[in-house]
Parts: sequence; C-alpha cells; structure tokens
Amino acid sequence: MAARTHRPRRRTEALSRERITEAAVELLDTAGESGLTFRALTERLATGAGAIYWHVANKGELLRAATDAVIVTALATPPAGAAPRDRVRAVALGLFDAVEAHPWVAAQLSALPYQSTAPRIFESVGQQVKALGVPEEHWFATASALVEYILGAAGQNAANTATARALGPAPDRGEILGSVARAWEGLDAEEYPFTRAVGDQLRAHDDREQFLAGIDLILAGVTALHLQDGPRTPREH
Amino acid sequence: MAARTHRPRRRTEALSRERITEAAVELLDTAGESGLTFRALTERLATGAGAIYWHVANKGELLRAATDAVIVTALATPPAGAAPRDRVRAVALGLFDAVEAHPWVAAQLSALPYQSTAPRIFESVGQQVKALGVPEEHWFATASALVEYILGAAGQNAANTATARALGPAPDRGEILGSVARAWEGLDAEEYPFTRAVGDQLRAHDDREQFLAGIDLILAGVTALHLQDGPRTPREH
DNA sequence: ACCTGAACACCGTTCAAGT
DNA sequence: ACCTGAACACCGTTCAAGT
Repeated sequence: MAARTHRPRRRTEALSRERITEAAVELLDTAGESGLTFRALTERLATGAGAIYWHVANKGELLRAATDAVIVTALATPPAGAAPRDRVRAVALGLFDAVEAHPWVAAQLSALPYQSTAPRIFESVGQQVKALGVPEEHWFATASALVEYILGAAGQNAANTATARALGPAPDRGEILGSVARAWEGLDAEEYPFTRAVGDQLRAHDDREQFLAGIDLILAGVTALHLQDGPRTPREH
Repeated sequence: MAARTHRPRRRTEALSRERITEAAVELLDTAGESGLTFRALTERLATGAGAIYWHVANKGELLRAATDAVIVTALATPPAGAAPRDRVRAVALGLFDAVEAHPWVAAQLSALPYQSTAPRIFESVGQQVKALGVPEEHWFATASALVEYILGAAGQNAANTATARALGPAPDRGEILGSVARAWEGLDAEEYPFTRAVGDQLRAHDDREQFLAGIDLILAGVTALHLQDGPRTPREH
C-alpha cells in the first residue's frame, strides 16, 4: 500500500513455517485431505520442494501444524461471564463448528493422542469441569469423557459433511441428512429394526442442537453422580 | 489333514474377496495403516495386482471391508440375559476392545459416516437404548450420543496405543500412560494448569474402567432426563 | 542460512495378454 | 471368468548445487 514501507513485497515474501501452514490449511479446506501434496504446495508458494522441507520436517508435521492452527483459533476466545455449564457448551460448540468447517481435522485429532493439540482441548474443557464444581478426584475422568464425546461427535458430523460434499458441491443440511436417510431406508428391516424406526428422527434433527443435547446428557450425569450434595457452582465473587 | 479331501490344496486356494480382506486385516494389524499396500498384498497372496482388483474395486473399498469384518466380529455375540444397562456396557466394551486390538479401525470408523459399518454399531447400541425404556422420541439422540462417545473414546485410546507402539515394541499399559504423563509434565504450567493438575490421575487410571465410567455418566444423564418418572426397565416377562 | 529443481524410491491403478 | 505382471501417473523425500 504505502510506497515507503520497508517490508518485502508480496511476491517475494519470505517463506516461513506460518505461511506454509496457512497454505496447507487452505489446500486442505478446498481440496480435502488428498489435495494436500507437496507439488500443490510448491506451486501455490512458488517455490521448490526443498524449500518447504527446510521449514517443516515432513508431511506429518505439516498436518499437525495445520490441525493445531485450526484448534488454537477455535479455542482463542475463552467463554467468559456465563455460567460454567454454558461455558462448557460454548467450548464444545466452538470445537464442533471448527471441525465442521475443516472436516479434515477430525481424522488428525483422532490420529494424534494426548499430545500436541489434544492437551489444548483437554485443558479448555477441563477448566470448565473444575468451574462446574466437580470434586477433584473426578476431574480427569469427567474431562476425558467430555473430550471424547466432543471429538467423536464432531468426527461423525465431519464425515457426514465430507461424504455429502463428495456427492455434489455445496449441499445444504437437508440434502446431507436426506442422503443418509435414503441409505438407511435401504437397510434390511429384519436386521436393522431400530435404525429403520428412527429414520424420521434422523431427517428432522438439527446437528448442533443434538450435539448440545449429548453434552447436556453428560452434564446431567455429572450432576447426578458427582454434584449430588455439593454446590452446583463455585461462588462467583 | 485327511488325504481324501476334495478341497483344493492350500497353495492354490482360489482368491476371493474374503481371503483378500482377511489378508488385509492381518497386514493392518501387524504393519499398521501404512503397511497395507497392494505390493505387500500381492506378495502375501502370491498373485498379481490385477487379480486383487478383480475382486475389490480399490483400496478404499478394501479398507471398508476390513473395518466391517472387525466390527461384525465385535458385535457377533449379542449380550443376552443381563439387565439393559449392563448390555449397553457390554456392547460398548466389545467395541472398545476391538478398536484397541485393531487400532487402524478408529480412523476408518470416523472416515465413514452413517453408512456401511456405522449402522451396525448404531443398531446394536440402539436396541439397548430401546430396552432401557427410553421414550421413543429420544431414541435417536440417545443412541447417537452413546455411539459418538464410544467411537471418540475408542479412537483416543487407539491413538495412544498406536503412538506407544511406535516408540517401542509391545509396551504395556503402564509404559503407554507413563509416556503420555511425561509429555504432560513438559507442558507450560501457566498455560496448562488443569492438565498438569490431573497428571497423577492420568497415570493411575484404567482405560477400560474409565471408558465404562463415561458410559455410566451418559446413562445417568439418560436416567435423570428421560427416565425420571417412567419405568426404569421394561417388564421382563 | 535459505532456496532450487532434478532425481529416487514407492505407491495405487490400469490394461493388454494369457489361461 | 479369472489371473499375470509390466507400465503409467503420481507422490513424499533427498540432495547436490546454487545464492
């Protein structure tokens, strides 16, 4: 913009881990997991393969960095002020939406274990568990259960979205659920009585709402099992 | 064994989808996800690549078939007799153990959506939800929450196991948890107070027990929210 | 210190040719 | 109908050579 800047021009901007990660996220978002190749990256960054390897050890590290970037953004604004219960919902929903927007992170998150990115999620959820007033001896188990549910639900949702996208461009929620519902209708009625019976509920449900209903189920369990006679929330002041 | 059998000899046994899937599962179990290649398969089956493609469309279909085989086995013996609540636990634990034994299925299960293998899991869990006496309008949401938790928890556990295996051969549970706990101790105390605080609980916990504790949390929530004034279980006779 | 780009090993998939 | 195996296109990674 200003002519006097000392910054390097756009076209020759130095390569960096950040720029590479940013380009990787964009490629993953637009072309899916198979779209992230070093050739596509070198083209987009107008450089050679060796230049990328100077900044990043290998493809696995690049995928981890991309996943971490998405999750850090999703957890960036900690939910403040609201009741602990609503803060749990807010953190969970933030993660759910991030995975929905970047379906490829689901596979990454369940590939990595309690390392790199996972502790960020665990910490965010855990702090809300503590705020709920859960007794300390149940902190780990409660936070784990919530994180596992969140990752599982977000992953299933991402898979559905990704599959629907593969069928056609930019499908809306109705189309996605419709295609799954049609698949269910093709199931054998003898073998799948329950699944067939809830086909209408599948069609009618709202993903985000139902995700939160699952969170509420766990929170109700926490209340019943761990908050019975303790205070519901710690004193606020 | 018997000399009179009319069956073809081992070495020339005809290729089939079943034999190919079986070999794929073995390769995945012993060499991990990257160990399943068409070259390794052709060698193991003493055939050419084209022969495999005659029976299987592509690698994706092969992975789906392998996943389906594992899950079908895991769900083969339906838990009978016990109380609905214990049957939920039994189905869940069967899946948990299957994913632990075949860590590569975790990634597959979250890649596929409500198709092929997933409905089997949904149906098995759903039938127990129905048996619990959950009102019909909550069947879909309740079964979904349970399945999502099961897949999420099994996936996280599989990732931990796989990572530990990568570090050394045949690590026991203590080693696995120890390596994760050490990673947690390296985290910044300011940024990860909760995670650091529960490091000892991580070390001490039992995976399967805690997995079931998560199931119990959800079941307690189901009781609190959906079984309040209804019967706990349907009449048995 | 950082980047270039050709080269290498390996992989999924195809296909003309066999039986 | 089923199998063989060479060939093709593509990918992650390396590395000698440049600046």
